[in-house]
Amino acid sequence: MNKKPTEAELEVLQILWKHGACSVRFVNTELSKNREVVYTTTLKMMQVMTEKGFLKRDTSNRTHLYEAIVAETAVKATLVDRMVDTVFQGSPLQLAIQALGHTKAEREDLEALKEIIRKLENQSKS
Amino acid sequence: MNKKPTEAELEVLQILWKHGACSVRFVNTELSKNREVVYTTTLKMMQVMTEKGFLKRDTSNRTHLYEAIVAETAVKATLVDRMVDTVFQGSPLQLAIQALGHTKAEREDLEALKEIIRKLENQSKS
DNA sequence: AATAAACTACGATAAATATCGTATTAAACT
DNA sequence: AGTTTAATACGATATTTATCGTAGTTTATT
Repeated sequence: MNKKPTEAELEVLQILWKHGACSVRFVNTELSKNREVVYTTTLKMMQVMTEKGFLKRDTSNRTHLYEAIVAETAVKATLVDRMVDTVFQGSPLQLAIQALGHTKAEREDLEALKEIIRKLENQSKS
Repeated sequence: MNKKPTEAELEVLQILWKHGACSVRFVNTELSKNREVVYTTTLKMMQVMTEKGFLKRDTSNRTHLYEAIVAETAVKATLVDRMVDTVFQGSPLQLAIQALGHTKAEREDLEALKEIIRKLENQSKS
């Protein structure tokens, strides 16, 4: 993926990742649960996001349907990589440690994390 | 801390955190190692950052010295919290897992991480 | 048919950020 | 003393992002 989405664009992407293809109306309603947004603002943003290559749209019906064409995992990886570079001098572990600093954990997540650590330790032994 | 620094401002902060009080010239030279920046651009940015309350400056000498007055730990925590909220639905562990997905680890970092996990597991037992 | 409702298109503007050029002043050098 | 060097001040502009209003068009309602 080329460019990273802005924070507002990310909000739109999250909705599309969660619900699949959506109308502008639907996305706008979802956004409005958090903050006040005028319909045409959402519309314009989604049009711009389509130009940028984040979304595709189906114009076969009067109500256009938009869908994310950037993968959730890819976008998140890009954002995290960027933060690792700009904030943590290239150390993902420093970011992980920071993130886990003040948190309460859930069991499944902890297991996943331990599995990752096991793999990392095997790498560093080689 | 009130506002989060922009990415360009973060670059300046990193330099000041690392080196303590610096002249504009020094910061500009450091920045120029990565990308092309005109001196007055750096100057202006540091002046703006001072207005925003990120930096303080000592004008007692001709060459002003700027120093960060926001703590590195606080800024990084803010940025990470924000990413956790906007990208990982409030789950720091998901961010940690994402960050560690494709990385090579260093021994000390891994030990620190395991220590954190030990603490988290004790929490979740209670 | 006339009116209202819901949609897209698109330009205008605001707001925040980033960049740079010019003017001015102080220091250092010859 | 005169000239070059190096610094700050500050306005102007570009760029990106976000927001909104108006116009036009299609569909639904009465």
